Amino acid sequence: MSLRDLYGLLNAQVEAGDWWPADSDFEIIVGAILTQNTNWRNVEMSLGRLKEAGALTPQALVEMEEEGLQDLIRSSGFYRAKTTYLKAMSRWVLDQGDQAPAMSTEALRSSLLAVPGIGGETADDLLLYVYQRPVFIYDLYARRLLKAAGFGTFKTYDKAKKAIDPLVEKEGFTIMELADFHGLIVEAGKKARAYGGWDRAFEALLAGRF
DNA sequence: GGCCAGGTGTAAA
DNA sequence: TTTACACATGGC
Repeated sequence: MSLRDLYGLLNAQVEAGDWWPADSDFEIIVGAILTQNTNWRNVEMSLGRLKEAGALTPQALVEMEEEGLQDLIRSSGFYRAKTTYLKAMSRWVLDQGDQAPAMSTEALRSSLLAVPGIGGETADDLLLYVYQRPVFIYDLYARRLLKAAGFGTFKTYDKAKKAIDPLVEKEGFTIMELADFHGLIVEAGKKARAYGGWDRAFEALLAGRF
């Protein structure tokens, strides 16, 4: 089983739809932070309130009172921590965002990781969906799927990345495929619960009856 | 009513 | 370097 086999199975049996819909890059950035360990439904409510308030720009977020921002994103949970993260990331966008397109993927990833609240997965979300870099996203769903498919057991994001990135490169995935792949995995992950876990879900996937 | 969602940071072992 | 824990809301 190759990663491309896995991609083919998902592509044939999962409806990804319009993955990560957003009106702007900054909306993707805000959504990526708000969705950390949080249901997307809760994030949509926050994004809606931010839009209503005209606050979906880095300038607005750095200038806003902490309490005001906390209130707008309350539905996404961890709202005090995420307020700090959003302000830090907004500051980064204002200070360094212009340089991002010219940076190497490695340098850009390091720069993002230095922002409080941006860990491996969020950095890769942004690399892929905002900065158009070819990266595979090893979120919890992806790691469970990779385990069920026999690629190995990875406790952390970085261990999965270190082990699987060489395969991603070797199999030559395009940016669009990787963006699609992540969406398919997350959609499949939501559905996997109905199967009682990824092992059973993967069986169905293999059998073509997912 | 318990579980968990499109993780990250910090501090102890 | 690994593990444990805090962070918090809302839907099923």
